[in-house]
Amino acid sequence: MEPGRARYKRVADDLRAAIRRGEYGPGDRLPSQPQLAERYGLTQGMIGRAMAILAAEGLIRLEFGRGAFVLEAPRVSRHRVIDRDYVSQPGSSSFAVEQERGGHVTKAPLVREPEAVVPPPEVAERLGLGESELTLLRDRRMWVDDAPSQIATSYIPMTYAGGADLALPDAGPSVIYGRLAERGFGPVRFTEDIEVRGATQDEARFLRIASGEPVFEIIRTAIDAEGRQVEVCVNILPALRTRLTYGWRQDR
Amino acid sequence: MEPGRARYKRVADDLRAAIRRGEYGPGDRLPSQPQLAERYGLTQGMIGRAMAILAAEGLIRLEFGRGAFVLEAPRVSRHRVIDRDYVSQPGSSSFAVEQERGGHVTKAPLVREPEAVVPPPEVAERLGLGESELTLLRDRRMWVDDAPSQIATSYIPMTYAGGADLALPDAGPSVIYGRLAERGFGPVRFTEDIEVRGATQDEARFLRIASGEPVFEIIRTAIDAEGRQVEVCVNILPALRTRLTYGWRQDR
DNA sequence: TAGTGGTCTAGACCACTGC
DNA sequence: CAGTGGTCTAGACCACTAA
Repeated sequence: MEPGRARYKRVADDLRAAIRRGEYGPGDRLPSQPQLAERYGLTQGMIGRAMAILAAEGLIRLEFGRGAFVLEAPRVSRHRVIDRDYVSQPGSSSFAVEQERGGHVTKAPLVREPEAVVPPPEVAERLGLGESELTLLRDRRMWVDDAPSQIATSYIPMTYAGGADLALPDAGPSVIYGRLAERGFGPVRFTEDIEVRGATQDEARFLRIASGEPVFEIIRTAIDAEGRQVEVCVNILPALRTRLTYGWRQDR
Repeated sequence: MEPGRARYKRVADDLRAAIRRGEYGPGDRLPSQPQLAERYGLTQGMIGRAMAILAAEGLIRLEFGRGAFVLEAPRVSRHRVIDRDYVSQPGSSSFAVEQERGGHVTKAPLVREPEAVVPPPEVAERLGLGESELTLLRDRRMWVDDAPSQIATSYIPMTYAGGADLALPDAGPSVIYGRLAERGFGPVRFTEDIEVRGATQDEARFLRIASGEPVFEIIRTAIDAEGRQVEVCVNILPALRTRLTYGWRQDR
């Protein structure tokens, strides 16, 4: 073990290596904190700190009164197949479709009624809106097989949102995009910006992860044929349990 | 402050909110741990724990003997513009090109001479190789403006690697792909799988982040016109300091 | 040197689980 | 009930920074 490094960190390194070596497999229980305290010559508190590190990395789950368990961490995939040979319709690569292909059941109820709001700055900037310009907000919490999967918040400038029919409770992205297309604002170009940050308390509660655990914040901007930004959608997903996939062709 | 929650976590929540409110701006120094200990009625050790949480989330940087500073965290962008109107050559959307466009200087020296190795399982699987089949490994550590930016490890099955000219020290992806194309293995289809996990000690040392801090692990698979997987490249980037961008067209 | 963050102990108590 | 993880203290000492 590397000297000069804090002892509780070396314990974390040691346990991490043991898990990666397969010494403890998925689902296995690690020795209790008092046991490890004796083995490493540290107090229980310091062992607890070491295990908190591994929990933050998504390697183990600490269960109150039960023990520390190695996670199998089956990652949920989220695909964007960006290939004209594969997809022909804007909505067909959506999350729900991708998930249902694998026999999963999804639901995405609206958290509250769609309403007109001033969007946060990073959204307003992408929509090319000035301060205090309004957008139609659609806030959805999405589930797969009764497990929370992601938070999706969509912003559409009121100019393009028009009538109230975009405010339908069950409309997914494909429906929304279809409605926009009917009005001549059909999106044809997309940009996704992906960042990672710590989860807020609210996000953590819904996604059933620890507050501060890394989440993906994916901001998708939809642009129509005239170059107008017609929608921005912010997706929050648990980063340690998600695999994002992007595929594309690039002929000479 | 929410009751029932650990007090040091509530301190972290409180400070996080203050930073997000702008009460402490980028570059500002937070009060010292003894000062905060008195304010919140906790010991210095507990305040230190609270601050470690914020540091792990990438909100502040703890500097030994100096203090705790709010990070501006300018994210480095990494673009994949997947749009035939934008890119015409496979290599032109590469990381180095994208960075140099902004007046930045990049270098990507080989860590060691290219050599034949048995790839790790997640790579072998993507290449469709059996156990103990060999690949040419190219291991590079990349820099932008004298700051470490990413680790890139490329695997090419020996069948496609052929002669030793792929082992040139300075060859970037565009050169590599060009060589493959000359032999009839030019990649035309790409898949990128994106996951987030804690940094290993080795990765953390090079990227100058804390061990266990979240990193992107991006695995790109390059496929030629015949559907052969000709290369897999594993990229490691600091997730809290990086923005990934993907863009594409999707006409009806 | 004084002030900062970082580590560690010995011991305490709590809340939760499962027998 | 015993065993588990989680929190917290009071105090100590260390390593580093800046004046």
